[in-house]
Amino acid sequence: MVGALKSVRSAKKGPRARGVREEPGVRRQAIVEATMRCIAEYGYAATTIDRICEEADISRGLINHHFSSKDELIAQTYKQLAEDLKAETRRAVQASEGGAEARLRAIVRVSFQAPIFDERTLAVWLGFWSVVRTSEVLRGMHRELYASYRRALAGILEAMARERGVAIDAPRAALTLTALIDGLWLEWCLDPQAFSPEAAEAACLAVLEGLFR
Amino acid sequence: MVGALKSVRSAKKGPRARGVREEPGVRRQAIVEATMRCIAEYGYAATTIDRICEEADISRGLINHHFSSKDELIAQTYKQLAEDLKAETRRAVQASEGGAEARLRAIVRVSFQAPIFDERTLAVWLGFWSVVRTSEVLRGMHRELYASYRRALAGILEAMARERGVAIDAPRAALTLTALIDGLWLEWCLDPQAFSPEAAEAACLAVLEGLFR
DNA sequence: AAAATTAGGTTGAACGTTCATTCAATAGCA
DNA sequence: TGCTATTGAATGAACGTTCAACCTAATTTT
Repeated sequence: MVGALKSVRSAKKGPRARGVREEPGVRRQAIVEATMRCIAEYGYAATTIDRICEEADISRGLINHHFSSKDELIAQTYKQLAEDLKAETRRAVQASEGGAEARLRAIVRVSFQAPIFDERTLAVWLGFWSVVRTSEVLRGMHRELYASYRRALAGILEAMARERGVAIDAPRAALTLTALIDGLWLEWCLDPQAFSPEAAEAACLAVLEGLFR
Repeated sequence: MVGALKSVRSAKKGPRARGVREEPGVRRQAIVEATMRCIAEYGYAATTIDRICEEADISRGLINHHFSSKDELIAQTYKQLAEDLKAETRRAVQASEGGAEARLRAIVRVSFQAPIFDERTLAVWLGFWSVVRTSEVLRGMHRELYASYRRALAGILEAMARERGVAIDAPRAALTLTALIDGLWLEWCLDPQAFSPEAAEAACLAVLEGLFR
């Protein structure tokens, strides 16, 4: 869950439990979430194994017990965040009532509201962008994610055009919307005082409206 | 110059000249450009002092003679690239003939043409984004750059609105355009096969047109 | 004009630190 | 008695930085 990013630094220190059986995968999940918090807090470059261990309150050796390497942990973390964002968006779409236009408006709304439109969440997402270019694995996941996102968006845009009885270039419109959202995420993350979430959403909705005229 | 990024790996190896007097600052410039090439080629994380030295064909110690630290070198490199992008855009605007609309179209055009819209150039720019969040110095430069860019854009948008005799929300329109351009840079850089430069420019021009209706 | 001196660019080995990874040892659960 | 989770010290590689020594051009002295 993206919400788990909300800085829940564990307070209790001291000796840790050894050999305690937990639900399978919960430790993995905890490590992944600690990794996200580290990237959000210190940036990607300063996200070391030591820091992740401290954040997750585990010993150094445990990470390589649950993950074959740091690269794999990073890849899993990216995958998790991508799935979180996708799930959050899907949830918003399914909760919307009305036609294609309502679904599109729901997508725009969820993109500029917590937990997605949150400085820490976007910082992690942004931190991964520069790594996507150099990591084979991450690049593959990224392309698949964005391709499917644009495809889904184009489908809804096409449906909205039918609703309104106008013709649009759906692929181009989908490209426009994804780029605009990414750009607003980026710029707000790098300077949250430059504009408000409301302004970002309004700008996005204005462009959406402009696409159908 | 941004164009210097075009991978001009020096071929000649062997012993290097010692103590040769050169124009002041040319070595600094060469190191900065080598840094850009490294970020473009290997990514920000893999841009080490050793690699920069190899790329610039100098010894390891020389960097700390021209720059007080790696951080300063990185900051200088960011500054250089930011100035290059700004200068390239300004050039395009000044070369344009006509009114505010022509100037805006020139800005859009130059944003999606070489040397700016180039995989290596954008990779460096993208590589810096995640660092901007964690470096005090870079963050300051970034905010100043984007604030002035949006301000200038809003001015031209206002002028174009006057030309057409319509009223627009110029600050919001400027925010929209910068975010859209950044988003298209980002997405094309991470997946150049997702869409063509022409499609990106067309999408941007369509949004520009939509802002005035 | 020749020689000596100064100044600053350049080198590469050395240093201390930090990093990811490995592994023998340990603890609890089945 | 296994089996798996967990620890923490050890390892070696890679990192940024420092520094004494070197080299050449420019400047000053003789």
